[in-house]
Amino acid sequence: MTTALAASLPRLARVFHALSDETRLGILARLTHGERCVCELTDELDAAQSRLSFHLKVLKEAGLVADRREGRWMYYTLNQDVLASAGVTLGEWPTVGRKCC
Amino acid sequence: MTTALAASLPRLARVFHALSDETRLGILARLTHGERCVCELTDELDAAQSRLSFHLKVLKEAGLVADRREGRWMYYTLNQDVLASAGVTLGEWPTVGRKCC
DNA sequence: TCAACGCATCAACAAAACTTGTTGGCCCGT
DNA sequence: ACGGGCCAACAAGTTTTGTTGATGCGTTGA
Repeated sequence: MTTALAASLPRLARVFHALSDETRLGILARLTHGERCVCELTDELDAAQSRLSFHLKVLKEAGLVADRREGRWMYYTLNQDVLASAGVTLGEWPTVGRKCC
Repeated sequence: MTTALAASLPRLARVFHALSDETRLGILARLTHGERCVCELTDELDAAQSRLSFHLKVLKEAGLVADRREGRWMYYTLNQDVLASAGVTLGEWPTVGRKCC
């Protein structure tokens, strides 16, 4: 194995690990349809806020999402570049209605 | 989220989990160049046999590899279909020399 | 200024994953 | 039949992950 690949393995493993949880995949599925704030995700995914906060942190540290503050809301968006660089193409995930905020 | 996606989430999560470990990525990197027996992998990856056996089991249960017995050797091969169905394309991993068997 | 909201973070616990050493089954050569 | 090589599976111990409830900080609106 070349050093180039060896060097990229930790990053690859981190990205795949971020994708290895159903809750996080659910989050990403929502984000494929655009920006979401945490309160929307807690509502749509019916999950506790601290739980989502934890998973969003994992996704952020893997580079899969970016966040943006607006007033008291934190908005999260998908980072397709990192997904693509890991060779991952998120499938055709259908549109999901937004219920909140 | 549609039921179709919801139903595929566990399988997707399993595949990504199988990809979330450096040792397993190392194994897959070897297998992109063709069939390998466990003894070759232990040699190339400098890992204990029981450790590889464990990781190969994870990969197998996720459907990412298939095994074939030949005499006392077990040969493992990559299953690109499952990778593709998860939207994953393994990058251009350079050829690695074989040292063993 | 104060109460309510949105969110991150922490502590504590439970559960799952990984490593290492060991055991035993299968297969081969003698 | 017997010894040895290849491998899966098990057990025990450690580390990592995920969940839940509590706490705290910054923001907003009254």
